[in-house]
Formats: sequence, C-alpha cells, structure tokens
Amino acid sequence: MARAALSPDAVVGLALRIVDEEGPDALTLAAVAGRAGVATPSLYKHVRNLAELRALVSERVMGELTEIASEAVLGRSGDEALRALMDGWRSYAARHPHRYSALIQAPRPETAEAGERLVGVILAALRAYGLEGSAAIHAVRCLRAAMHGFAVLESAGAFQLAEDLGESYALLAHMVVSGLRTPREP
Amino acid sequence: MARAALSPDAVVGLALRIVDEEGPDALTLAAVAGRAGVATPSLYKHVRNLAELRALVSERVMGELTEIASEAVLGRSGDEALRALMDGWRSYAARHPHRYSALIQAPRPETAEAGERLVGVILAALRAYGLEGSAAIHAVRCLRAAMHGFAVLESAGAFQLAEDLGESYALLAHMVVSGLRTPREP
DNA sequence: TCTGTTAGCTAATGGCATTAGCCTTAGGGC
DNA sequence: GCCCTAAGGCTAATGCCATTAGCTAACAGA
Repeated sequence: MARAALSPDAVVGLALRIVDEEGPDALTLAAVAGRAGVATPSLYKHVRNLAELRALVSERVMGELTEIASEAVLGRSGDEALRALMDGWRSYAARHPHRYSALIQAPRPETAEAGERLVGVILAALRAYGLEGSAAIHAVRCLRAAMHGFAVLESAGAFQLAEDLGESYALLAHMVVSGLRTPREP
Repeated sequence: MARAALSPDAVVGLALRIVDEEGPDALTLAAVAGRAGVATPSLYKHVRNLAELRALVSERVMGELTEIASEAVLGRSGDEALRALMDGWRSYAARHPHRYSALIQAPRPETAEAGERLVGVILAALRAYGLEGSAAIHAVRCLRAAMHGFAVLESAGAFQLAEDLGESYALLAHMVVSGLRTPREP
C-alpha cells in the first residue's frame, strides 16, 4: 500500500457528504476529488467510474435504511412492528432527503444483496399477519410502494399544503394495516 | 415568423421521443438538436435551457396523466372510480416507463398548474367517500404516494420476483379502499 | 538496501451546455 | 412588387466534466 488516507469507503463517505449538502446532482468525481484534496483522475484508483460510485452510495444508503428498519422491527410484532417500520423509514428519509433520493431502485449487482436484506426485514415486519408464499410477496411490494412513494414525494417537496404530514402518513399506515386485516374479494 | 418547422412544442415532442426510446438520461440538447436537424445552440431560440426543457417535458407528461386519470374517473364513482383511476395510472406508467420517470415531482412554476389539475382529478375520484377538508387532503396524499410508489418501483424494475404484478397492485388498491372505509383510531 | 506495487500526478481527448455575435430570410406594411 | 425588421438559424469560443494513458515517487516486504 502507499501513503493514502483515501480508500473506496472513504470516497463513498465524501460522496455521501456531497449528496447530503448539495444534492444528488452535485455528486461529481470532480467534487469528490476537491473534498479529498486530490486530482480527479486519482479517484479511479479507488472506484471504477462515476456510475459505480453512485451504485456504492446507493448501497450504503440501502444499508443504513436496512439497519433503521431492523431496529424498528426488533422486539415488536403485528401492527406495532409495521407502524414502527413505516415511521423509521419516513423519518430516515426526512432526516436525509438528498441521501434518500440518491437511492437507486433499479437492481444492480452492487445493490442486489443490500436490497434482498432490506426486503427480508420488511418481510419480518409482516410476519405476524400470517401471510404465506405469494401473499407475503404481494404485501411486501405494497408496503414498499407506500413507504417509498410517500418518502419520494415528501423529499421532493411535492406535498405543498399545510395539512400535517404526520397525519397523512398515519392514514397511509392505517390503509396498509386495514388492507392486511380486511379480507378481500366479495 | 421565419421558416421553421421548429417551435417550443415541437422541441418538447422530440425530447419526449428521445426519453421514450433512450431513457431520461439520454435527453440532452445535443440529442434533440440532432433529431431536429439543427445545430445545438439553435434550440436556445425555443427553450431557455436544458432545465426548462426538462420541466416542459414533465409538464407534458403530467398533462397526459391528468387526461388518463380524468377519463378513468369520468362516469364512475366510489370504489369503481378509485380502482379505474389506479389502473389507468399504472397502465400509463407501464406503457411509457421512461416517460413516467421523467416526471418531475418537485414543484416548479412550469408544472404547478398541471400538478394542481392532477390533484383535482384525484380529489374527484375520492368524492364519493364523503371526505371533508383536511381528511380529503390526507387521502389524496396517500393515494398519490401509493400509485406513484408502485409506478416508480415497477418502472425501475425493482419488483424482481415472478409473482403477478397485477395481483400486487390489486392488493394495494384494496388497502386504499379498506383504509378509507374502515374507521380509524381504536 | 533493493524492488515491486500502487496511489498519486499531469496531459490529453471528447462530450456536453451555454453565451456571443453574425447572417439570412420570411413576412407585414407601404 | 419592395423594404425593413425581427426571428430563427449558424459558427466560434468557453468552461465543466468524465475518462484514458502514461509517468513518478513512496511505501512494504525481502
């Protein structure tokens, strides 16, 4: 090894700070190099290219979200677990809106494993509802859609009116819960 | 006027074709100019800059979505209207996935009016539920979050497993409906 | 101490957005 | 039918960015 304080992880860390402070569009290799006190091409010793850096950032964010979600679900079950998961998710997105929008949803090799762990946690949150096989998959998809949709819209500032967002989110949670409890198909 | 077949609307039209065929990232002024058979700087006679072009594209997409939504709601009410709205939304996103992801959520002056009309249609779809004031706002937000979240994840290919997506979406619709029907607060 | 690896550098290339300033032509008023 | 203005097009130039190639020097292990 040589002298460096730099490493792939350190580069991702700097990238995250840029994303947080200036938004996902400000994430350029030039900007990262600037913060690292290094010439731009030097970064290629740590990261294949900008696309990979983005994927690594996304993976990191997904990991953080997984951790948050795990803690929320841990030691709870049923509606309580589900509400804790949803609240944790939203508050993460609200705390780091730029970071949240840097989350890449498209499945890339880099994020595949992180994505699966996250889905696993969501699945765990739903365990008490006694869903089997496909039913569990459908429920996970709906929960992801609801949480992600709300988080994206809230981060983007798409909810303009003055009404309390927490209350809107509580209604969303209520929809999920009652949808899981109420039998379908008349 | 001069000779041109070009106009702001025509530029947006070309931009939409690029988005559809090559994805939102391929939308560059150079690419539009190429299709228009014109030098890049000439586009500035029709559009202020790339950011504005993106906003105009977004506005157009939002308009199309509003139209789809209106037709779905027209002549229906209650659960039927709500399900038709949701189905129309999803099928639009599925038919034009790139176009859908070019939808900008952040409120910009260019898209403000289009956004309000869209919210108006969603509100109309919920009319039969007898929601008043704030309750209606919360419901609209949840519906937007659910539809948008699902559409984004589906367009991005985030739902990997083989389970039928239509069934997942039906569950989501069921959640919304039963959440609106079931009283809250224990 | 010597040597190989490797993080860093500079230089160069090419794509893109954007601005400035020029040229041409279409079209309306006469 | 003619002129004159404005609109739409062009080329040239600038600057930012990503990426590649090839050089250099420092550190690790022998």
